[in-house]
Amino acid sequence: MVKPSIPSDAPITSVVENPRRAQIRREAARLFAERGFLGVGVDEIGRAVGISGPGLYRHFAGKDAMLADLLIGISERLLDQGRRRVDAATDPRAALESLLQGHIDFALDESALIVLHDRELLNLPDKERREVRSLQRQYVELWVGVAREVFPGLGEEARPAVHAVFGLLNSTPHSAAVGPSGADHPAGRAAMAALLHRLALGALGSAAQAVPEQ
Amino acid sequence: MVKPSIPSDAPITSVVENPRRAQIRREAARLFAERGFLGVGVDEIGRAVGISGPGLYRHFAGKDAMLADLLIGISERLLDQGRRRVDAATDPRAALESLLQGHIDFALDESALIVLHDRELLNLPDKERREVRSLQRQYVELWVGVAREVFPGLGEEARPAVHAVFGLLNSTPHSAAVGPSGADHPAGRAAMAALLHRLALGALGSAAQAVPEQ
DNA sequence: TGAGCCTGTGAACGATCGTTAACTTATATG
DNA sequence: CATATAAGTTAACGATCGTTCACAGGCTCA
Repeated sequence: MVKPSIPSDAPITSVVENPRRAQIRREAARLFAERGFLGVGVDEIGRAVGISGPGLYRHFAGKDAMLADLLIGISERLLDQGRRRVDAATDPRAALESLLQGHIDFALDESALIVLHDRELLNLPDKERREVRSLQRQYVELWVGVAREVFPGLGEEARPAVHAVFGLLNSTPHSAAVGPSGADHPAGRAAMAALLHRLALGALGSAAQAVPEQ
Repeated sequence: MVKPSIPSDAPITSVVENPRRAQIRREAARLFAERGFLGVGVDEIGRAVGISGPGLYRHFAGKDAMLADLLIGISERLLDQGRRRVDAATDPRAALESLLQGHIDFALDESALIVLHDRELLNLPDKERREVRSLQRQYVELWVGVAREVFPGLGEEARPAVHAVFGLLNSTPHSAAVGPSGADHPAGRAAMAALLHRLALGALGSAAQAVPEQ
């Protein structure tokens, strides 16, 4: 007996990942990022992976399930790697640097997912949206804790400052690249990563400056 | 004879603005920001302004025309006020401060339009999308010129840095507010504006620092 | 008063979309 | 070899959506 493949369950639970599922994920992410979740039909996603529209239902429970899979996946990956990086760091400053590098790598290498991550949340069913929001909140709190250690001057402003830094880092997809051949080119990518690193650190440092009484 | 009101033309050309059009614009912006352009039906927009769905076609040529009106309007307002501020400034530093204040006011007071501004561009017809892109590019170049004057250390990185600062400033809608009662409260608003101001200046200043040879 | 818009209505249209159903083929298992 | 399942296909469904149409009341102006 072969193991069943009811698409309703087993989103990421299977130990060895179905290559077709991965392919659908990749193409769906690209299409959703290009034209929006509601702007892409299932027939088009199917065509992108070489099958018909209804054929997708052998791998996902529905179109919503594809989006949920993408958004939950990226939120989990961000939080997991963030926690691992903070745990591995020897001091708060190193933790912040590592968080920055991890997030920048994400923004540069998986720009489609970064776009979806804060643009398509409203197209999720309630249950999945709550789950993604919870993961995002934990990720923000991870950053806020580290930022407060590195910049003791940060008070109530830590959380909105971290949000703003996310906006800065996630702006990469909309941004023109720096360097010789764009963000895809190795040199351009490295220059963009270094620039984002400096921008974010500079912003957080300035946020920590004391502000006169109002 | 009363002046004709064919909705196909005369989007903003009339000297005195039709109050119904303004009402539709306001509610459509709110709904589009909440659930996305494709996630809102014309019947719902009509209900929000107290008329029926097809009744909207007496004021706009179609749903696309509503979005185009909103996006072109905000792009023009940003560019116009930016140019006026730069012209009125006595030195580059004052110009940058004024640009910052203007953009921050926009982000805080018209968060719905800011959201649409970089989320719904892909839902515009080609002609209008090109127009908005052109206005956005001119606005970016205005900032890039001022930023380069204030921070002579900025080279090629000026443009992506400005893009990143826009991402930072425009993140306000997704962000938790700072201060006693949220971004709507006067004190919370002022604190948020001051924080965004410091964050943006800090980021640009750090971008201008020389980076070691790679 | 009467003619002509302006602004609204409800009904109906064609198109598109997500999803389901019925069926086919290939593969791996007992 | 027989059989169950995985993974496709096409056709068809119900719903929704943007838009158009025919019509009606109210306001302005000659």
